[in-house]
Amino acid sequence: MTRKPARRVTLQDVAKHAGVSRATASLIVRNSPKVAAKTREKVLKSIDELGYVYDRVAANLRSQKSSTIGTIITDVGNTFFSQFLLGVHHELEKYGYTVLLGTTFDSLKNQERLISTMLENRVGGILLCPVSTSSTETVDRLKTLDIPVVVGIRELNELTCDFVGLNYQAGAYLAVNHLIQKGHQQIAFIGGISDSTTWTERMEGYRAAHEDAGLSIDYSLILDSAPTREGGMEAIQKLIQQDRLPKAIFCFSDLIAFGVIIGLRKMGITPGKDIDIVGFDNIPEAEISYPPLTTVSSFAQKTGTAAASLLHNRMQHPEEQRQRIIIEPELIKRDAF
Amino acid sequence: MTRKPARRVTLQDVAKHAGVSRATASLIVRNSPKVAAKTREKVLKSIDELGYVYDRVAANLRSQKSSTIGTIITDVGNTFFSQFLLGVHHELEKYGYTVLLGTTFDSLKNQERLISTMLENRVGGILLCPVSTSSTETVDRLKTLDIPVVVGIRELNELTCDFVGLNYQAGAYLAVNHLIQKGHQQIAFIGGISDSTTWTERMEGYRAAHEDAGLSIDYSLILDSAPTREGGMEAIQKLIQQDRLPKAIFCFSDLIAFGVIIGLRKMGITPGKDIDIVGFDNIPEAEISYPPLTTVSSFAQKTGTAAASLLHNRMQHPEEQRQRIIIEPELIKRDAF
DNA sequence: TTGAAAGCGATACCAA
DNA sequence: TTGGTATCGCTTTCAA
Repeated sequence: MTRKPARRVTLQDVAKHAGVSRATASLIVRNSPKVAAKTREKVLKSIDELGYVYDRVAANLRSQKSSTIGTIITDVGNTFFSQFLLGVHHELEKYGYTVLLGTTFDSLKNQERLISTMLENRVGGILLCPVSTSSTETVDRLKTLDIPVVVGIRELNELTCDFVGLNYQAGAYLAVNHLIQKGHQQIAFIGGISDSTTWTERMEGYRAAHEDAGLSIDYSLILDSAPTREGGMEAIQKLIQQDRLPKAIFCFSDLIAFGVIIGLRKMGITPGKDIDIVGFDNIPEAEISYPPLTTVSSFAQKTGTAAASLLHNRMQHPEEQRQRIIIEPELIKRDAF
Repeated sequence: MTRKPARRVTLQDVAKHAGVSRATASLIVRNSPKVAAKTREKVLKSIDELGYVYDRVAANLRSQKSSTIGTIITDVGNTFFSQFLLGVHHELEKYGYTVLLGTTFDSLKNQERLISTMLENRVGGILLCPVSTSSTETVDRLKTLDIPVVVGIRELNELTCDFVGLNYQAGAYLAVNHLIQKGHQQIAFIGGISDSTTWTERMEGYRAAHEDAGLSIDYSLILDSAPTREGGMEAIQKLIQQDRLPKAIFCFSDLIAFGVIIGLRKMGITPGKDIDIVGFDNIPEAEISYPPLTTVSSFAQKTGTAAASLLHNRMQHPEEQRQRIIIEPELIKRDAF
């Protein structure tokens, strides 16, 4: 896991080559104004000639600073998270941070390991999208850490730190209400891990939409699953086998919706014609899928940008009051071609 | 861009607390076997009580090693690259490396800056997916670097280092030949940056397929573009405006294909019915798009895994002969629903 | 098996 | 403005 490169050209070498002291050379690489133009030029020339590469690691060690940010997400292969990451990158780049990336694949063990890795690597801050099974231990650990942390997407109970997330309840309400307005009275809720807050909040929106419309909920139409396409496919097949398939389905995420679409098709049912489906997230695929997927936009990229910006802000002002940014979702209606 | 955290608990503190020397404590955190079980236990207890966090950065500085890998890709928002990154992550994780991520957005300036950043951060190796305009300067710079580099996806002329890529020519041949077999004689080639090797190689496959079928090429049907959905959309609209739209289109990438599909639809043309389209990459979206996209699989994730594995190998054996891994593509036929 | 001292490559601080 | 010296937190080397 490690490797020994050849000897680096050090600032010492540069200083010697230019005939100045190490301290002076250091000032120059840091763009300090208090150094004579002539000296600077001399040193810059030496840097160039020797092919000197600044050692940020050594500098950070000495100055007790950090220019890297640990970003922990669930899965780069999931478009929602890659869009989120895109936003994070765009924002952090502005401030000159470098991103150390970790992916948990929704495993608590991986999450704990990654947090350790980030700390061992002296990151200046952590952007954490917690796994669905995050325990209070994770929370306690983060609490005792003296490092800025911003939690994204999934909130951790009892953890009072900055948070950026989505109003899942409002999103679910929009989606389910849309189906109700289309005349549906029986609406399934498919997918997602039911003991995560991202699920319970959607459930609350699902419930509220039913209540406001004076409809009762058929709990046999609510099936959770792994938050993947495969999970969605399996869940819908179970529903079909039990012969309880309704005419409308609200899916936990677009990914789940695609699984549902594939599952339906496998069973000879035509999604979009026989059945109305609404997703959640508005990942780019939703725009070109068939049938075109009506969904709730969770603005993944924007969420990433907000989270990164919040982290940066927290790093500058550790004492400011914690913030909680909730992005409001939007219903994206897509009609059949 | 930096921040000063509170004082860290050091190995020194641990040693003092446990009543041993720093050196002994160091041996223990590195799992050295040559330390008495009793001493180890004592120290581990102190570590726990003090909440000690290993400082990998300081350790790497001292031992002249590195446990991070710089990964430079074009765009996380592009599914091809996020799949590639997924493969890279899966593989590097096995060996305990941490990934420092950089995205160029296909800008040479960003690429140069990111390479510098990676070097300044003492990465143990670099995985570079070069931008399309990579100059010989980039090549020269990499050559003089005494650090393992694996180039991915797009090969750099004159650079003799490990490379992992795809047989674009064979892929393009598969795609174009498929269209020819379906009876088309006029096939457009849309999208991509025409002075990149990834384009010229596809062009070569396009040409070869025509030649083998005894067809001549209509060069007015070849339009390059930015390698994005927007690029594809603009290119196809140009073709339509010039009234030169053929019945078959080979697209540089799936992303381009989706742009083309959207562009066609905007102009009132129904892709899949009026026109045959073939993409390139087989990104996950292709499976659920409408019309279902026939495409050439470039096995993005597998390519990432291979690249990461090659880099690891190179770091272990710097003197081994360079390798060139070319993944063979596959035609994925998808029929209309 | 353990400990003392030097050093990785930079910055901080103070004196000149 | 420049230079000398201590130091960041760890590993290495050598002696005990």
